[in-house]
Amino acid sequence: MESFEHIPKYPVQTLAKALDILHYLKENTSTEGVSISEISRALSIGKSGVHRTLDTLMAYGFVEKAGANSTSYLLGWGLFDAGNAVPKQHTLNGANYIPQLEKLCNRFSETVNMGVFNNYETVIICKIEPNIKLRTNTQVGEREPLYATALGKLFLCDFTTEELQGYFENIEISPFAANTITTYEKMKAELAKIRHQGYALDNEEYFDGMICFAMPIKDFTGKTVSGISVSGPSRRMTAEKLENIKESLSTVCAQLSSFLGYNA
Amino acid sequence: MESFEHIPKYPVQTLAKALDILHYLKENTSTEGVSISEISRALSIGKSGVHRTLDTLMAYGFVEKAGANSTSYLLGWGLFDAGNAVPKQHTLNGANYIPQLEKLCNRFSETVNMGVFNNYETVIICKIEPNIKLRTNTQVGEREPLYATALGKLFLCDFTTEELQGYFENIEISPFAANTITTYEKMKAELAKIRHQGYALDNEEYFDGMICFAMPIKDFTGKTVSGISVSGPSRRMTAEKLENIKESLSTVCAQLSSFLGYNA
DNA sequence: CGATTTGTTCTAATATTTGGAACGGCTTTC
DNA sequence: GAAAGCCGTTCCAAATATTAGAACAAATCG
Repeated sequence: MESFEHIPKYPVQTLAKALDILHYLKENTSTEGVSISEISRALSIGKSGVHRTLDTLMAYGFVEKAGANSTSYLLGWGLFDAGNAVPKQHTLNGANYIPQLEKLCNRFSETVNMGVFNNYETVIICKIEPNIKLRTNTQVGEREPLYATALGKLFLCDFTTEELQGYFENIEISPFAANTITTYEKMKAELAKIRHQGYALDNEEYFDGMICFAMPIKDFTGKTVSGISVSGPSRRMTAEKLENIKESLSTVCAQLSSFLGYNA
Repeated sequence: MESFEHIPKYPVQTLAKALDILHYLKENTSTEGVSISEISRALSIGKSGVHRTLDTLMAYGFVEKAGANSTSYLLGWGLFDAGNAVPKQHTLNGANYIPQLEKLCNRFSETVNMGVFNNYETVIICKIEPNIKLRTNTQVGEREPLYATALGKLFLCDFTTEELQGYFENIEISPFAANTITTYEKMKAELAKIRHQGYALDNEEYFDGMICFAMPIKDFTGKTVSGISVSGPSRRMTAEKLENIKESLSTVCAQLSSFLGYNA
């Protein structure tokens, strides 16, 4: 499974280290920042190297000192800035389709998500939330595993048998919720069903008590490049409601697919 | 003016080049991507180096090929992902204060922006828009010059005379709109006025026909770390409305400032 | 107050990046 | 239809930049 992830033939090791540091910083959730020594230990990079790398990243605003007199580092607003430029360069950029997504959200009073496939995960690129207290808690920019979500399973439908097998061999599987599909065999059957139905259902596979309905957006090659999902607590997601969601979603997804050159 | 921008003492040149490439890619606005040769020419980096760097960046999802068979590159969703992790690490993260900002937006039916100071520019970290056709067109993640906006002038208020002078010497000044302040002398007077008033007004200084009202959020050191602005077309921004905005904003900003430990 | 641990700086040894050249594929041009 | 040009990719040896480790002062901890 060579396409499982992109492995550069001639990696720039210095850059790779910097990106590892950036990734490590990203995992940090506090506002206190991370110290040079901690990074050095965690990634087995010499202190001086970490220091110089952070210094350079700081010059570009990709990291910042955690405070005026702090020696710890946080991700910087320059990175935020750069990240926000990404959607503008992609045809599927979410922001363009906010009206349609809002309409869906308003009609069903449930959270609407739009996600793209990237590096064998789903990246949420747009989210519209209803004004209801109880709601799903995904966030824009968040990554979700393919195997545990409705959107993700849509992307898995494009995998060949070998790719799917490779995926299950390389990924660490966690049972997020009651019905998470954790084996290759079960997923194979599930995907066959999804391909036949034309939609995917996450029936308490990612969050307990949460159901998510998703349909694919395909480009001119027929590849599923994105998808839209509607998710909510299972007691609100009745069979009738799901049927209505299916109708609405299929219209919107067909629209966007044809916009990308897809011929049904 | 040594603090004008951070210049690393021991730069990691390889990393700096990669970040330059990333920056160049960011400037691209099309969905077609940028070719290796173009980058090589624009930044005077050898083709092979650009190639290897992009390969490494691609492994981390920071860049992507523009299409299945394309040899051009775009910013990747991995960068989007990383960028969206930034606000979570900052106390001032906008997302936390959406309710307050929405209230402001609803009350005045104008765009509300929240921005932070970063690398001598303003970065918009949160934006709430009213459902009105005519509205300002800033975007989240966008950078704005300090000298031409209400939020920016708030940050300039913290500059010493030397720093302000250095700023005007190092920055390229463009007259964005009719009333853009383009000279050090005029800005000095303007800042004195702002410090006295406690708020900043952008009276058609950034976009013609647009007025923006902003107030500062300060941390425990008294430094202006962020600000909130309300902006709209000048004919809607009457004196009376501005007075009301001032009242509302001062309440919210005082709240957030005290949350950061500021004692008025 | 001593003992760690921190960030920072320096240096020499090393391993890395670098740019140029070469190759094949593709498009453009004559 | 041939040739010239430009593209991305690969390879190599020369040269440069990175590295690890030690040394230092400052801060933190017990």
